[in-house]
Amino acid sequence: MVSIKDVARMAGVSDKTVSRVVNKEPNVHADTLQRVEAAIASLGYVPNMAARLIRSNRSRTFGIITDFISTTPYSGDIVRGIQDWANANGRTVFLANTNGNLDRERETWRTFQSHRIEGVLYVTMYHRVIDPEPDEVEIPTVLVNCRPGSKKPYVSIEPDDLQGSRDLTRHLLEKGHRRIGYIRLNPRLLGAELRYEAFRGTIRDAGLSEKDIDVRLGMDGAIGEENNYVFAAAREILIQPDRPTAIICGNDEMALQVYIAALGLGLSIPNEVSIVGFDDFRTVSHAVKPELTTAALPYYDLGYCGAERLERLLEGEVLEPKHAMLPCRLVERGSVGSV
Amino acid sequence: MVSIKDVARMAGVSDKTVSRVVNKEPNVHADTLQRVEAAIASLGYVPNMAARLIRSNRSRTFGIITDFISTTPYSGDIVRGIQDWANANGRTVFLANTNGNLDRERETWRTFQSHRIEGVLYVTMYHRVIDPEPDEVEIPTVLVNCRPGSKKPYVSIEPDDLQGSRDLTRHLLEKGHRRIGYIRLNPRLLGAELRYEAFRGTIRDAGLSEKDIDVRLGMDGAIGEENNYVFAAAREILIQPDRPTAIICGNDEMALQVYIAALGLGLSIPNEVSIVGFDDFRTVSHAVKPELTTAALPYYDLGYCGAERLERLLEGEVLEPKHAMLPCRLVERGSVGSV
DNA sequence: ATCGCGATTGACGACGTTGTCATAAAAAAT
DNA sequence: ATTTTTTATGACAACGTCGTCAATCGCGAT
Repeated sequence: MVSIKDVARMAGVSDKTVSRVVNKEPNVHADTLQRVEAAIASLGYVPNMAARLIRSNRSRTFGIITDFISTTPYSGDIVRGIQDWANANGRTVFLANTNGNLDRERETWRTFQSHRIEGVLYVTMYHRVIDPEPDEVEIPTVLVNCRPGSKKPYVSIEPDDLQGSRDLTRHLLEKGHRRIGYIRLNPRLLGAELRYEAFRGTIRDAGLSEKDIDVRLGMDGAIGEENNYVFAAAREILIQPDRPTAIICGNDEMALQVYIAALGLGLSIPNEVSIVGFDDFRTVSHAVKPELTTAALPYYDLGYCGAERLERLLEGEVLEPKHAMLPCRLVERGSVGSV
Repeated sequence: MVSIKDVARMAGVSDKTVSRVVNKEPNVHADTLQRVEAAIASLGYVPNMAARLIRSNRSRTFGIITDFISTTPYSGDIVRGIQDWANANGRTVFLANTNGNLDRERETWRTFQSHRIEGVLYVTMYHRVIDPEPDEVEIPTVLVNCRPGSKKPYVSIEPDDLQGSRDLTRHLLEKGHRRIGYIRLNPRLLGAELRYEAFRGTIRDAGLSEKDIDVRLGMDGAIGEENNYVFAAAREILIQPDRPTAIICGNDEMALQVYIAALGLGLSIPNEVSIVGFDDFRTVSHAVKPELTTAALPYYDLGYCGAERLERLLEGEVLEPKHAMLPCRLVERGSVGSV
């Protein structure tokens, strides 16, 4: 591997002068500069980050720790967002996923430590409460798409499920819906709690009562091996004579099942029943006809802003608020009609 | 940051002895070993990879270059597969995505070079032909989910679209279907070509003629902003008096639209029409009722095996075949009936 | 007691880079 | 013309680790 010394020899200068050129320091004579640059190009010299790191103790590197990458289809966008920020700001990114294995997580922290990573983005693939286990390692950390439990006061960035659910509910109310069905997410998901809570609050504020809503549990059980009651629940809701005019689904995947159920019963969407989802999984929300009105999870922005927060943390800034929220934008498509 | 010298001082030995302990070299006295290990634990010492790298010139590091992470929902599983292999084999992974930007790609190659990454996994999010642009940088590379164009003879690993499509078609034929509809992927996708080709070949081998099949274009246009004709095409196919008894869809997202179209026409699946997809996007294939019979893209395995191939490449092995194929496993669910 | 041999340990340098300081050359000020 | 300042350059050390080689120690064999 060609080193700074090879370049120096070729350009007939000292290694330090080459270093100056590489780091764009001032006070290098134009002629020298040119000779050195020529040598660099001709030898294909690329500086050795490891050596640089040893001297400066600054790796310009972030690490990403994820749990499962694949439970939620588009959550990889978080990583893309982090990447893009990093790229735009001269940082490189290590990636490690733990598959939820605690030993592996601890090992990952040590590996990151050994690479002298400057900050960690701890990313979960669905919104939840988590306590990272860095063991004895101490690296500045931002939680993305999750919030810290009790153990340590981490900084975090999360989607605003409350606002998203509120907006969806209000949207239906504005369209005149007064009898509304609701199919709940697996209660083990943080989003289940938040979305349901916001739904109930918004319904109450609008003056509707318990009789006006029809709430069913769509899923339960351990993540990855849950029981799925959505299709059956949707049918039950829809075969009632005084069925709701709209159904709010815990997420888009559930909404899809409600579509299938409604169409199977010969109901027209949105004329006879309106449907909204949550998450904006585009393989679903764009593929169903009419396309699905939903609240988009801001995956990409979570990553991008999370990385930005981490940088600010490293600069010693005190982040306020400690737990930032990013809005879940309401995406109006064709699945909601007026009553 | 605590270094090997701090440990040495605390344990009352030389730095070299600590090094021996850290690297599990033999010939260290039991007492010494214990003292050193105690010091390591008490100081929380973690070896500095950068320093190690400088000495040994071996970074034990892979880099991943991806194009877009998010066009295809579960393709992130490729990265997960790579990760898992890396983790099991003592390697750490850098990640960079280029968003399809060529300048960024070239910059990424240099960045990787500067970190003295030992090998690159060049990953595309959908199956296609590509020419990586490493500029002058030379790092051993394996292409994952893509095949090299003309420029350089890269090693690759790809899904076997031909086999998957053949299996799906045969499956329908075995179930007695003799009139089959086919909705094509965007022709710009490599999978479109391969899957369609295998379909036609299999149909021909079975002795069916052109009149027995009904082929429509589902999508075209630039990736990410395509025109979508699937829903309309599905309706056209299904309203014919002598409509096909089964429809093969370019992928699961298209299959979903065919579901919606069929159900909207009051047709029962699979009694009146059978449907198969491709890819096994689980948000779709598990959510539709009946669940979707499809061919699963082996994303995770592509990553895992790709990493393995890269390792073998680094060890100097000559890989045969140069372009490995991984099968697209037929997943039988409920969307196909017998005729 | 002497020798031989393996086990155990440390001194030292090198890896590629950059910070510090010194020196030399050129430009500006006197 | 001399002094001061600025610009340009290099020598050297240091970062943390490990390879090399030499030194010391213990212990059984002679």
